[in-house]
Amino acid sequence: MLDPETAAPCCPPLTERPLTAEEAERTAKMFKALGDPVRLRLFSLVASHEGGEACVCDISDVGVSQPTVSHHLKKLKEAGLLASERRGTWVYYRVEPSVLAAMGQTLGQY
Amino acid sequence: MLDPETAAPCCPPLTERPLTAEEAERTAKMFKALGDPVRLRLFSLVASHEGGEACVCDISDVGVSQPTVSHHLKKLKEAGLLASERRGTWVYYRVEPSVLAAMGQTLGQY
DNA sequence: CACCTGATTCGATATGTGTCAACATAGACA
DNA sequence: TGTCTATGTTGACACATATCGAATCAGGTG
Repeated sequence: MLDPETAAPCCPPLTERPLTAEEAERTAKMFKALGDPVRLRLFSLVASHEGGEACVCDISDVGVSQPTVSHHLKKLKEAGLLASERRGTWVYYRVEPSVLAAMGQTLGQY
Repeated sequence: MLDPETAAPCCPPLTERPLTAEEAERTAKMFKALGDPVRLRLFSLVASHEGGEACVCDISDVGVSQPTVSHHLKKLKEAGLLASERRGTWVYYRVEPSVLAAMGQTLGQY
């Protein structure tokens, strides 16, 4: 999980000035989380799912075992990209809204 | 190096529909390339350098050895994020312009 | 309670990756 | 040609990570 204090307004556009070591460390975590094909598909499945959230059962069909899916979802949570909530039998994941904006800003688009 | 045919118009926004396995494979490569702090700093150093390009000598001060810098620059080239050109003694790197736009589009911003 | 299903954690393994020292290559210049 | 400087490549190593099967946990339901 990312500290909410440090998560929200991270870093300037890559084209504005060189990133400091600390900024690079933080920003790289987000890109790294999306740098795996399975995680990218899982993230896309959640992000594009109706209602903005999906339970694990909805998105488990990406060609790897269920423990592996769980492992990747955990990584996405630790990177601050997804949030999860258990409601009864199922666990629902949704996209952490501020993150896409932060990454977009890092890429220099507003 | 990325095939120019497949590099330019890659993938739809992550929020539009689930990525296919092939789309995820291609897109993940770009994110993965920026998923290392050293590479992110190198990329930012090039992207923010005056004239849009920088020679290796300008950006080598990121706390790792020169071979390691060379290794990371190669990775960024293979991911299609940077292009290089030798002019006399020095090798200049510049940002591949279409890439930031492609990644921005993937994040759902236009 | 027992049982079933969904989801996570654990343990093990194979593969990938970041790093450096040593070496190789490419231009510039004398 | 030889030498100096700037980059790139190789080989080796430690560490991280993606993956799976098995075990475990959490919530229903009977």
